[in-house]
Amino acid sequence: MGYFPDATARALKTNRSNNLGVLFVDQTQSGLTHEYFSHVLNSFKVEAERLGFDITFISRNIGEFGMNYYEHCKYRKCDGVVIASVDFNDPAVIELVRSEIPTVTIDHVFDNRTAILSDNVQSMHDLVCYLYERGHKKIAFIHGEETAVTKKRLASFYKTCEELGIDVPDNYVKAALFHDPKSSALATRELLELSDRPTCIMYPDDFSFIGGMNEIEKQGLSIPDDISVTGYDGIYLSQVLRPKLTTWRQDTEALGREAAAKLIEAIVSPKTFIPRQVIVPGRLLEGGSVKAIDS
Amino acid sequence: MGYFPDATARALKTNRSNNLGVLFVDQTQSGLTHEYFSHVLNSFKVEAERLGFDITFISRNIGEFGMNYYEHCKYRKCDGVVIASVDFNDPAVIELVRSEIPTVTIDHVFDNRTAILSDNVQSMHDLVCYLYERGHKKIAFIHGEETAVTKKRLASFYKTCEELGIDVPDNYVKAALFHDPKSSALATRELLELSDRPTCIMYPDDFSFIGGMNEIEKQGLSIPDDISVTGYDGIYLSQVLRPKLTTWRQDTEALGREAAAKLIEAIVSPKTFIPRQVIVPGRLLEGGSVKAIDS
DNA sequence: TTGTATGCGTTATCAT
DNA sequence: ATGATAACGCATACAA
Repeated sequence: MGYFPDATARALKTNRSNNLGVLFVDQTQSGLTHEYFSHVLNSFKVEAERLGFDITFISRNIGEFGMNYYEHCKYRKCDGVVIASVDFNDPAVIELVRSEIPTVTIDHVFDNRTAILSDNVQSMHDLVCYLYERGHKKIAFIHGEETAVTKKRLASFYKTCEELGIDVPDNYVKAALFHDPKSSALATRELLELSDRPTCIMYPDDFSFIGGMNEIEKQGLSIPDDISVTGYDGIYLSQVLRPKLTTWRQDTEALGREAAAKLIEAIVSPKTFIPRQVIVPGRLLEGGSVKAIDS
Repeated sequence: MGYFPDATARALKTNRSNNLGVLFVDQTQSGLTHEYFSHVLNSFKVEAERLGFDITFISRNIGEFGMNYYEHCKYRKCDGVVIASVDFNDPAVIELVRSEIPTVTIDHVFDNRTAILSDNVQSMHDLVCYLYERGHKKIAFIHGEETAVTKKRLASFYKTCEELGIDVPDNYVKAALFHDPKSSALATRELLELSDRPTCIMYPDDFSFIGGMNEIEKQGLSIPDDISVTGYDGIYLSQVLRPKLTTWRQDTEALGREAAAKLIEAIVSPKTFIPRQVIVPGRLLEGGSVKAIDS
């Protein structure tokens, strides 16, 4: 054809924009600076572009009109949206997921919608078993906010401990926030002040662990001689610390790629597409932050 | 008005999309996972959204048609484009910059176009002076690839050394790559093998320094007792290492915000807008990676 | 097969 | 002022 394509005119005509929305917002407006999510997003972007789709960020209150997420997607005629790192209880998010726009969520399952999930059950099982094999029976767990991810990890933590005959006192389980070193520092202090101190602390993620690390150092303790620790995510940072952090590597590349592939499949084959949940395996990354102890 | 706005129809009619293009590509397809740039981009995104603009990623080869950057922008009717972390010698980039589409570049200046620049001259001056004050006179510099940024840093490095009466042997200056621990590791090894070894090594960025750190450890040397080091960027990682890395903090928040503000100003006020270069100051972040030595 | 007219949703223009 | 209408660029449906 002898003309230069114009996406707006084409979208107007066909009702297809070849544009995917990306809803990546966390509380602190730092979605993109979150290493785990920026890796997932990068992978999503690469795969989407390979399949001929552009990417637009979705947010609320764009310009003159105050729009919610769903309206913003309609405004931009997004063919589909990937949702991650948001408050999944937000009514605006739920409205979007329940709408006619295809969505894929990451790390959260909505009824009968497609979700890409990191294996939060297997991960906690493997980590706890790893600790148990090294003689740890007093294991504390600092978890993130009450999300679906946290619920799965907590359940898997308790279940695995039970299977191994490990007793978990209530005060060994502390609530903190994901990606927030401060709250993990606080929880760490409380754990260290216990009369019957744990021999190992599991953190909600590698980034949060930094808060715990600082607290542990401040108390004059050393890792792993005085206390063992594990992280979660396997971000670059975790492998650069000394000692290296023993953690769980989430396959961010696969998470993003799968999300893009499934979303686009839902868009181009709406009739044959079956919503499903894809579980992406990860693997334990052994560092030097867990000491083998005599039991 | 009684209808729901449709961006495609509006853009078709007005030739304004309220959409900004983002061209962020590095060699390794890892634009978003680059901590420095992901922070700049996040800040850009926040400011753009505040001013009512959406963001779309620009890349080549979208879908069926093979488009270059300029064509992709036209295809999406981007009102303007921010360009960073690319090969600024790429003809496709130059074509875009020379086009009628308003652009803002980060860390590179094109003739008579707007650019947002981190202060690469001041930074090297301050870092070298800091080292000099601590007795260092044998300072090696591992620099990134031959970009405008590198040229400025190199010139400032040589100039400051000259002013301070520091002699810089040619083999104290090594070429490596930005954001690439491997090449910095190699350069580090070469420096450590010199008969007249430097007392301090300056790295192209904090991330690359990790490669150097591993090499230094491998040789059984310790930082800062056996050798001092400085980084560049001031990413989170640098402040979590032990010892903390002495580095230069680039104000990513301001860089992104300024880029969005200037780009949007160029779009909404094309008649009164004057292209200019904005220099964003940074600051030295003192860590513990530089030892004071007797001279 | 090749060509031509219609309409997608919006805004701008023009007539009232 | 207010309201009807054409045009933006493309795809599609229909006519030749």
